[in-house]
Amino acid sequence: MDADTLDHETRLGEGDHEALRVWLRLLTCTNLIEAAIRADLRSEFDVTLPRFDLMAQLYRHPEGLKMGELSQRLMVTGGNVTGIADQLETEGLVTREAHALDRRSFVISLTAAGRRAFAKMAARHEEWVAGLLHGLADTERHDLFKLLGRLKSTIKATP
Amino acid sequence: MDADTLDHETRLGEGDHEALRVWLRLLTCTNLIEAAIRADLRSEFDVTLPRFDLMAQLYRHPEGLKMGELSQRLMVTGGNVTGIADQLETEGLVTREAHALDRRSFVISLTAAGRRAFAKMAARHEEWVAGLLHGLADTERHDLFKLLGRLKSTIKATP
DNA sequence: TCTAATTACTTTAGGTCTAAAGCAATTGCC
DNA sequence: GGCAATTGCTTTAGACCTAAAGTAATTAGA
Repeated sequence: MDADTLDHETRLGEGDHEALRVWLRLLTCTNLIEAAIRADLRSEFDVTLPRFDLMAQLYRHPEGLKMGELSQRLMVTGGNVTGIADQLETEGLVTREAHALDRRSFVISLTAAGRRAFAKMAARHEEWVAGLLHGLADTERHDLFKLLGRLKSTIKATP
Repeated sequence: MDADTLDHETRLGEGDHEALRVWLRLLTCTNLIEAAIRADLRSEFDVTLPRFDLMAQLYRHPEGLKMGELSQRLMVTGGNVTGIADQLETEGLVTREAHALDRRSFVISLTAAGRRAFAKMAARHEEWVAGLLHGLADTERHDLFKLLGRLKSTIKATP
């Protein structure tokens, strides 16, 4: 590992638990990828990553999602989803419709314009991510995917 | 994988590139661990994760760091470091001292109170992280660490 | 049928985070 | 020596994010 670069791992000491090492390296990798994607989205589409992520979830569910469902899929609070949805609605990229059976709920979905905008960004986004991981061998990428799956399972199983 | 839980991976489609799958799972794992640590820090020490992280870097470097160095290690902008350092300084946990040679620079370090506060949190923090990864076998954890190292290298090598 | 408890979403107050501009200081080059 | 370019940190404007409170609606149980 290039000792010259500074990131979260620089705070590690010699006797630190390997779990801590894994965590800080995971966090470092996430920050690196996220920073790259944010920069690309901003320079090419003038869009923020949270908005892109919200549109991505709705694109995958053309029938729309409830705000609470969206909040869970985005792993953020309901208040945050409200704020981002407000802006996308103002821009004509999403709509909120009253829920058929529950007047407390809305169904939020992408508009036609939103779908078109997202489709363009999605193609580039996939290229960028693929490019960032291009240096990994197929087996490495697959093994990483599996191990992250194991990690996710154990985290969710932890009380 | 438990298909019932909702997170970033729910936006994946069948034909999506494996790189995208790896990225969304990486992001999901990071969000899960981060959320757990934030909750523990908040309930036990009433401290935010960014402040804890900043103190962690300074704890590792008792001689202090420059603001710009801290910014790099924390992987955030200088403006963000300024804001968090301001608060920790107000609370008497860090000090800023003029740089010996460069009047544009400061050296920021933990105070004695800051070191004591951090030492307490650090012990618990390591327990929490170790607990979250406890479900992984030693070989799994080590393999994950290695693969994340490979990932980090390839990301940094990408233009 | 009525009401307390719970749920779904929004609002509030405040923290984190960014890009870019501002200001002071340093560096490099002519 | 002088000055333009660069650097280090802060400030500004605005986006994202949270916990908790507020409001309306639903549910469960007596």
